[in-house]
Amino acid sequence: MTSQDGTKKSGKSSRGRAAAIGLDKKQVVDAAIAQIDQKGFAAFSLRELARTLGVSPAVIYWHVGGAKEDLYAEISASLTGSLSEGLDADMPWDERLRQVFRNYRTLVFRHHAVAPMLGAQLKSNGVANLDWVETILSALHDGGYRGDALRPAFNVLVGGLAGFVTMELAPAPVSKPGSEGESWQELFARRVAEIDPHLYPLTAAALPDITNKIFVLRWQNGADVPYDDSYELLLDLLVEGLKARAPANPT
Amino acid sequence: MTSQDGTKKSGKSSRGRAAAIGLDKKQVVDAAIAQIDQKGFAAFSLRELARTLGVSPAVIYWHVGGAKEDLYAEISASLTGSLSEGLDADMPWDERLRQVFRNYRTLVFRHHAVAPMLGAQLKSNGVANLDWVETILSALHDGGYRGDALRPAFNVLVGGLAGFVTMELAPAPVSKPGSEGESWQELFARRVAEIDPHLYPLTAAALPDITNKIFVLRWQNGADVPYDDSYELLLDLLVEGLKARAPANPT
DNA sequence: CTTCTAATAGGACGATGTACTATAATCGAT
DNA sequence: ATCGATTATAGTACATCGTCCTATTAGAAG
Repeated sequence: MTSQDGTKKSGKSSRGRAAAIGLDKKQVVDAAIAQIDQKGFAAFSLRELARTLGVSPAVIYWHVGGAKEDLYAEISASLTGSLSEGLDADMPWDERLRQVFRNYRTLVFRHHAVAPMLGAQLKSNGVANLDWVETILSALHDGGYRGDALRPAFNVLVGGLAGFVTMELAPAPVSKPGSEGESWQELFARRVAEIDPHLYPLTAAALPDITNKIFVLRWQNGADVPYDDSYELLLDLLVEGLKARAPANPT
Repeated sequence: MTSQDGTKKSGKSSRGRAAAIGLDKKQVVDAAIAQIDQKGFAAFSLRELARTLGVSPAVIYWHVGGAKEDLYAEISASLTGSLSEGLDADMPWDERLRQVFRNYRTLVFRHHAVAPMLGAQLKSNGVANLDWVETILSALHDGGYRGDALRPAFNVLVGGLAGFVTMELAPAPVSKPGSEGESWQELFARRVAEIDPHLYPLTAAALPDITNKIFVLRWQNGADVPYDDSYELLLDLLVEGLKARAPANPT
């Protein structure tokens, strides 16, 4: 009577014959990711997803738990599931941290349209990401962080780096199709170029180096203008900083 | 015929008599902020805002440029306008940086429901934030950062710190009012408590220190469980790191 | 073949963003 | 003081959306 639970009870024994008719939860989630990749997160709609799948909207409610937010949680879980793959446990802990967070950014960039969801939405099923958490905690542990010192170190890394990526990929406004004069991008670019050197001398002087290349003065996001070296600098500052302040220096 | 432009042409001369009838753009924006503060960002709607103001929905379209996104830009501008206030230019540059970004977090926390908009939305009018940009660039300049070195330093600070706050305040899912068994918070808390020590030894061991206190394993956001010390550590790591790597050490 | 359950269709409801047109209020100039 | 132009507002209409409810079909089990 009610909808399908989170834990699929079939699945294990009679694979390939259990869900016989049509859709699978995985198919729904994958189609949703594809749709967001293509049309953008803001334009994503359950009904259009159903239309694409050639299916009634109610089907999505059946396969995914209850609502749109649950779909988001599934998407988030599906994407962040493979975050700790290809990690060599023999590497030094700081190098492991670097690799994990490089993986994170690479992964999010591969589906950059879902970035606002990953960063600005708390809900997740809290299971798929455990590999990730364990990996980070393990690296910090090897770096000498124990007990109550783990918490701020972990938060600094995840909050700072994942937050950076979230901001880097913040979506630009949708350009109105048949608008009149300027697009928003053009107007913004013009305003930046016209910054008054009297009021903002340093900003004006630095314009050639920063226009459309720093966070506040840009009209394109990281999908078009990635901040590779800035992210690398941030990563380096955090890892080296944590290394220098490690509570107990192991050997 | 068309809507009101961004630059109000009245305003200057006949203050207090110019916009005679009723609403002002400022009033609309302030009411929107109040509404978001109260009901949350996800539940914000133009129509309800109009209802609250006792006014037709079209009025909002008239006062604010064209659409919802323009309202967001106005809100963002209104909030971040006072970001560089109370800054003592005589302080050392690193201390100035600290203060600016402490201000940022304090400000966003004061209207924590708008955080997803500030972090995950690119559009802004690009004028109100110039004070902020100039302040940061100026501090970095005093720290020896010039030319092309300004860009990554600026991005590290803004992306890392503002991104942190964005993630810290990521909204939790709306709790269904008359739901059946558990709320999502309860269910998530239970799942975290039941983490398998065999699969995730470090995570399980650290649970007392990290449950609901680190980014992935929490069911409340920063409005309920703030990450003060983690933010302070991040700020310290970045500022000290930038200080140590300053291209040209002044004095 | 019958029966039970998993999956799906279809439609209804209220709400939303946005646009269009008409009307009221106000101001500036004569 | 009246008149036109401009500013501000109301009212309404449209397509779409998320969600829920009820019926109906497809498949598996007996």
